[in-house]
Amino acid sequence: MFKSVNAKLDAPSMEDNVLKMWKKQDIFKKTIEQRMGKPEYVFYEGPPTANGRPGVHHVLARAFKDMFPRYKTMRGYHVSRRGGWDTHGLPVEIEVEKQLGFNSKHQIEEYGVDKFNELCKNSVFTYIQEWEKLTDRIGYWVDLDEAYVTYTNEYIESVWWILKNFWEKDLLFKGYKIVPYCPRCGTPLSDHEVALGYDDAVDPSVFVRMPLVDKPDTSLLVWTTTPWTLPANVAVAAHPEVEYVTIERDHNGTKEKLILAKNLVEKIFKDEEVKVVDTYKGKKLKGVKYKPLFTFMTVDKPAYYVLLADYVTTEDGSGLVHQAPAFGAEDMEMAKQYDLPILLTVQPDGTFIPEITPWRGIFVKDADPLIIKDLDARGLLFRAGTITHTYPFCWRCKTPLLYYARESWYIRTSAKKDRLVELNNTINWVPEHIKAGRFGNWLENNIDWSLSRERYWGTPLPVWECENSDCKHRECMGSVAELSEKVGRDLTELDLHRPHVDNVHWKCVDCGGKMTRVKDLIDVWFDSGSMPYAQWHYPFENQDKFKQQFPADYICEAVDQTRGWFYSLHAISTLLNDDVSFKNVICLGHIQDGEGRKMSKSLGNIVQPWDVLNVHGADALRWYLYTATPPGQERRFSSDLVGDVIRSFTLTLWNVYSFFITYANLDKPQALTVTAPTNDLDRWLLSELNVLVRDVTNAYENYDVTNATRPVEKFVETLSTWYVRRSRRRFWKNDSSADKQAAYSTLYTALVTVAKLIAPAMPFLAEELYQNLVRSVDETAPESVHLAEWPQVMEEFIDESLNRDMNLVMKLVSLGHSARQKANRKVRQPLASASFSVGTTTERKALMNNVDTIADELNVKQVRLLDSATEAVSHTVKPFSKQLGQKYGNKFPAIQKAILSMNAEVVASTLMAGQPLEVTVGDETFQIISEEVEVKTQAKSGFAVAEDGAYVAALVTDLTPELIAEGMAREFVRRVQDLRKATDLDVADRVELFVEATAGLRSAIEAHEVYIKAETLTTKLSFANPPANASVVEDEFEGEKVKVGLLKA
RNA sequence: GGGCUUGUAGCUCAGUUGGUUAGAGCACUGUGCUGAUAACGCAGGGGUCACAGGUUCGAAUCCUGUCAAGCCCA
Repeated sequence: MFKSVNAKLDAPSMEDNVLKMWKKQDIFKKTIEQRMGKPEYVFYEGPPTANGRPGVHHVLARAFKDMFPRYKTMRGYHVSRRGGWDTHGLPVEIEVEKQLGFNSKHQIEEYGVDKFNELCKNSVFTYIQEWEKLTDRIGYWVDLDEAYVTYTNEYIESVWWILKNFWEKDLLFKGYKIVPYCPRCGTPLSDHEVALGYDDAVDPSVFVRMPLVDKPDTSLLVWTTTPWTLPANVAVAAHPEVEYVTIERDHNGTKEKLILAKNLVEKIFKDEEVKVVDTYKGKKLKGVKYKPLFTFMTVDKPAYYVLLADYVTTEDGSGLVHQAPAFGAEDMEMAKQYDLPILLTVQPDGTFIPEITPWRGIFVKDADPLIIKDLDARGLLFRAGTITHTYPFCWRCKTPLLYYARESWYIRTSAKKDRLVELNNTINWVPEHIKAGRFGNWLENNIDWSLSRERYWGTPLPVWECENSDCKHRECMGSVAELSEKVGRDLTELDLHRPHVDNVHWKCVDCGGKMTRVKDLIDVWFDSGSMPYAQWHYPFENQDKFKQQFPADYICEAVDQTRGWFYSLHAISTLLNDDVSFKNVICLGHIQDGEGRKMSKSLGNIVQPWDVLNVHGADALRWYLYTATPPGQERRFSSDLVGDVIRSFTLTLWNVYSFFITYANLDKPQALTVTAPTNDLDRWLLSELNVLVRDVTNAYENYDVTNATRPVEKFVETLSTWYVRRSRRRFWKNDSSADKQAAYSTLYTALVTVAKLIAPAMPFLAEELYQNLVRSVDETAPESVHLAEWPQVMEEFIDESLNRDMNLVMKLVSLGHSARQKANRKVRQPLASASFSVGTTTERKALMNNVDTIADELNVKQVRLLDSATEAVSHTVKPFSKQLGQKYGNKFPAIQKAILSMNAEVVASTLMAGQPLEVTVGDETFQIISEEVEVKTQAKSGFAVAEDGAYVAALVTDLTPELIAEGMAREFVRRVQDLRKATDLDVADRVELFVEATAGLRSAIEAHEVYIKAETLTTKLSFANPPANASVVEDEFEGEKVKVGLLKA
């Protein structure tokens, strides 16, 4: 009836078979098709790039992505899960540059942008087969056949449409951006590239005087490590709250006054005696004018005064920061805020412009000493030295990077800041702190999105500009049709990438000049953030599809995407249609190695997913990722940690499953559905099972992965170590009683339900269990567990008090074992009685309802309550600090002391009689009730005792000859069972026994012959020398000797 | 420099609105049990709850500061 099950599980090969079955029966497609017309559950795949190999961190994200579509499918939703690939951008270009041995943009231009981009396009899917293979193997169901690809013309056209929309709303504009720039390579560097090139550098450390306009004998003392930026100086920044001083000192025989931060005086002047003539807050300096150091450039706006900025520190320098907006991001921000002029004194190749006459054409770093000399000659230099600090260099050519103002296109996201924040507040973030924290903060401090990139392989910015520098008329194209109309020919076949699109021109409507596309591409994050629209070529096609699939119910990526994809999705949908693009998001922490270090090539500690998959399988890997830590946390990862999952969870479940199959195939139980359970164990298990279904379902609904998985582990453990252990005999019984049927149907229900509950998390094991448990007996059942319905909570089965009672029973049994151990009485030796003390009346009842279970577990003849009336007991009392503390506050310590100083027996008897206890402290009297004091009962003597809190187990350990004989019979059974096992008999095989034993043991065996024969499935037991062909064991215990021979009957 | 997160046993993690004796699993040791089990039960060792202050009758928990780690930004 059921397929027989190997008790040993080979997870990888089991999973392989499941994969084959899914493929053969096209299950994934069916999970989508069979839910057609059902409510839509929308999942967006954040597109990965396939020009690199997938690693463990991709498995992490994909495992979490996979869970909810599977869950929602089982809940009856239609979940199409379209894959996607991110195909543009610098990483692709860099790979191609490496291939070609290039290290600069010049080389690309010389080589030909068309050929270069062709190579980029071809390299985009270098590793797609590895991606597909891994995706398949880990059971991530995503539609890769229909995946959207960001480099297609359709995708780009949708992106253009969005940009045009922004253009029309005046949200797309041109401005300056400070970028880390390599003057040799002639290109700005990405943050990632900058991070590659930090190194120690020795730079000038220069203090200069900037004399005040109104008081020429007083100067601002200003510090810089980049003297070459001084000709571009337009202002000086002071911190509003920092204390500044004016000091007086001797200088070449005269007195001079200098202004600087108070707590830097000592550092700068060291032993020199200076006189502080004034002290004030930085904000007093606001607007103070100074004479410019250089006047090469004319300024068209107010400049050369002190402004206030919070980022000024007094760690280094003088507390007065020189502002050159063209060469510092913070400076540029201040320039925007104060409307300062921006002096571009340096050319893209890193040399001074002609206007800087003394140093024209000189590389700025080489000009540093010359500038210092010039300042010194004019008496403006206060001090020049050097400083060693970390500074970024170009990772390709080691040239020191300049921070440099470049023209750049922006999206005016700051205009919609409030809306970005408001809409974010409607999104469910997991973990929750990201919403107001990392992401919310980022939105609160929103700055305009720097959109353009001076590169080759990406979505071109669809803005055309008149080449006539007096005209500069600009137009933004929102579709291919619009562009075609402009030029008067059909451009449908045009490749929208560079350089082809750059060759499209038309006549300027204003001046008749030539309209040419600006050279920039757009940020790849704009590509991926456009996917809700662009994946459908919206609005040019699929308007209904878009409406149906927007916004996403669920997305999931790692935490580094807060500023990446999460932001680009959110910003674009907010600006475009004033809506969120996702409702729920899980934000994953990063993966570290087994020691908690981050995985990196240089450390050589990268774990390859295949190494884990081939050994432990995908389910164990997935389960580990779900259960190890909450999703937002970093998680340690190693093959061994995944292996623990197999041992602690998978095998436990598998063994219960194989136990069920083994006996069910022997017994062929009639019905497998549960109706109204009568057996307490069954009732309890079904109660726990439905609590589990309830809790796991709630967790899934709340995107709480940890609580959707961990409780299943706990349940399976209890199922194995309590339910099955306690029920074993019910399965062994040689009949087909109703009780046995009930045991089968209960265990069956538990296993099938667990299979469904783990289906989203462990899709393979769930399928394996389901196919055998369900499909092999019911051909009408859904073809796959992933097509099955999610289990319903059957509230009528939930009985919380029953669950509490069983917990108590386990607790008392545990105490009983503990007492046994203390008395050094092994469990095979029956004892006369176990007595217990429990806390409440309900618990007393629960104990009495379960005396049989407890007696059996502890191997005692009698189970009862310790009774103060009949037993020799004593009591101790312990005031509950929580109750008393909350009630009496700071009087609690005195009350506690008073209670403890009273006679414990008196206190106990008063409280147990339900009387309030009168406690006097000083001249106050308090009425203490029984709920406020724990009363512990203890056995005085004649018992082996174990206790925990209010719970006490006391065993009578005296042995009678009858008890000893029974113990010996059990010892004997144990030997026979071992022999059966060693002889490799089947569980149901009958045997014949031949026994030689010393007198005491022999009489014990004779006395318990019926029991022994039943336990060991013995048809005939004779006291005789075993025949030659029998399996034989000899042993000695309790001073008796035995020789047993066994033959299969 | 700023923001966010984390810090509890050798390891992986729990720890409810503050309650006096801080838990579980793994690993280790001892012992017991077992015809589903690669298991399981009981016991033991192992903790200045990162550190320092503060609030409180009482702090792993609340507040302030410090340190360390990770991520993002500058």
